[in-house]
Amino acid sequence: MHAAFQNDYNHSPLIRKLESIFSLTDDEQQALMDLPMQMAVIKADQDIVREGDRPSRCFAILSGFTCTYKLTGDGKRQIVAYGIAGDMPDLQSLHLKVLDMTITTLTPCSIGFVRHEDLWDLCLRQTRIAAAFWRETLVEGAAFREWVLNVGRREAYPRMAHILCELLVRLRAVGLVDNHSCTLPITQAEFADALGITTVHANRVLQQMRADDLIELKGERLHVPDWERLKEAGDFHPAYLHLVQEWPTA
Amino acid sequence: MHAAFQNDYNHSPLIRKLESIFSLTDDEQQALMDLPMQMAVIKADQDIVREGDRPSRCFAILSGFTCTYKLTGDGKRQIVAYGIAGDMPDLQSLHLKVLDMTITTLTPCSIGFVRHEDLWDLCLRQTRIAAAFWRETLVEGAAFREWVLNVGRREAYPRMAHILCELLVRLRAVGLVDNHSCTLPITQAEFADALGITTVHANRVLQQMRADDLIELKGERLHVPDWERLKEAGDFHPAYLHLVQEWPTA
DNA sequence: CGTTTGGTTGAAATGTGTCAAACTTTGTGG
DNA sequence: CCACAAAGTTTGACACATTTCAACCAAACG
Repeated sequence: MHAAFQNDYNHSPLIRKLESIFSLTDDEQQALMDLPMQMAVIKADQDIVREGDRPSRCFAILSGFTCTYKLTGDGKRQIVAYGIAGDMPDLQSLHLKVLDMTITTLTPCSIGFVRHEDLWDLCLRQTRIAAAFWRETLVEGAAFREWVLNVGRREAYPRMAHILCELLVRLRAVGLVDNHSCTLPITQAEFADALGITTVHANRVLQQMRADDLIELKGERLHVPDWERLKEAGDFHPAYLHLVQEWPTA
Repeated sequence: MHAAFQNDYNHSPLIRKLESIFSLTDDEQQALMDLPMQMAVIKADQDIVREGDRPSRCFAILSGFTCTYKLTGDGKRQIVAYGIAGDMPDLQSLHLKVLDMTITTLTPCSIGFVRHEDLWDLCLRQTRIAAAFWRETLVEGAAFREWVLNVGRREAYPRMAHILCELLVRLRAVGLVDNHSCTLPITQAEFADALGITTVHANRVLQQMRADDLIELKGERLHVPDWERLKEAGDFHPAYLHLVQEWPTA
């Protein structure tokens, strides 16, 4: 495998993401391809960046799952976002010097690091790409708002259903869902931390959802027999994800 | 009062906000002053923009309080942010066509509307201002993350203390706090909706906080006799607000 | 094949919700 | 400026969702 193809392959999750917003010109595509990116493979359960860090670079997730979390003073963890292929969960560090959250790998991840200076350079040269990056951080923000609602105003059961819906829609958008099934390498403890409940309760809710034939979840494999029912159970309306194309009803 | 002064007065909360991040050049100041802004005074309890809207303009809060909220399918409300002077709570509409939240006035507000086209124009001409706006939306996002943590992992009492701390620090940053006191025109029901609890419980928590001499709260007036104790009760660390200057310890 | 990690279970404790009523303050029109 | 309505706050008793703690089981793994 020669360098050019390698390069193309590694930048593709980013390019695919931006393409889903608007069509890139040849110029823009080239600018993205030329963006210096340092590749790394990171094992599971490793912090990529930590709260308090002052990063000099951002990263894109090329494959694998991450989570972004914060801790209370007494050590309780709240996951505030999951990261999947194509995401740039710390894009904010381009503007905010000190990180206010920690990002960890949930699975082995392939990561592309981009230096801030190179990213700034790209943004100044390619205004539409800068706008697209800005937009990305806004979509992230919209998801945070929905999570506040989810954690604040929904009971554990619909809360779990909602987060499963979000994951499915986002995974589908990057081609990681087949026939309403996907790989979900997230433990019950990790779900609990995302929902603001205990592991025990997360377990009970999942069992109930299985009993209700809402999901089939075994190990890392999730299958959704009836998408409409799951959406309804989770009070899920994907508008907040600001995807161009929604999940097809058929 | 002639037009120029009027103009100056109305733009000043915005300019002050940007100045708190970096010093504006004369050119940048002028560009901001020239930004066409349509002023409006809006009564209390009026929606400024609604979920589902496709705004053609953004707005800045020049004075007054707003809240941003979302509803569940069965009508439960979750406030996800408060807006105060200098904030631009729907800046995101510049990039995201359909609004995913509603913004309401809590008090009479004076609002400055700016058309998207004029804002785009400004951003393309003044790159540093565009960056500052982008940064603003990122700080907002950081606050959402903290709210997820607050609602997900803190009990009602520290949760309330935390939100009071946030409001105090932000109000102080725009000069609305005197001697650890401020006007807080937020009802207990509105606090409840921001904390994900019921009005009854919000009331009980506030009473407990008064009994603990953590706050003096009567009508719209809040006084904090011991800032350090309140911060500790709320597990509050203002780093996530990404202000340049923090609350002085003295 | 033992050890670790993740999942499951039960019983008791508790934070918060619910409901319904009364009280207080604020605003307003007569 | 009073009277009344509306909005906001406070109270009590009870219900319930979720936590806590502690143990056990199952699967993954070196």
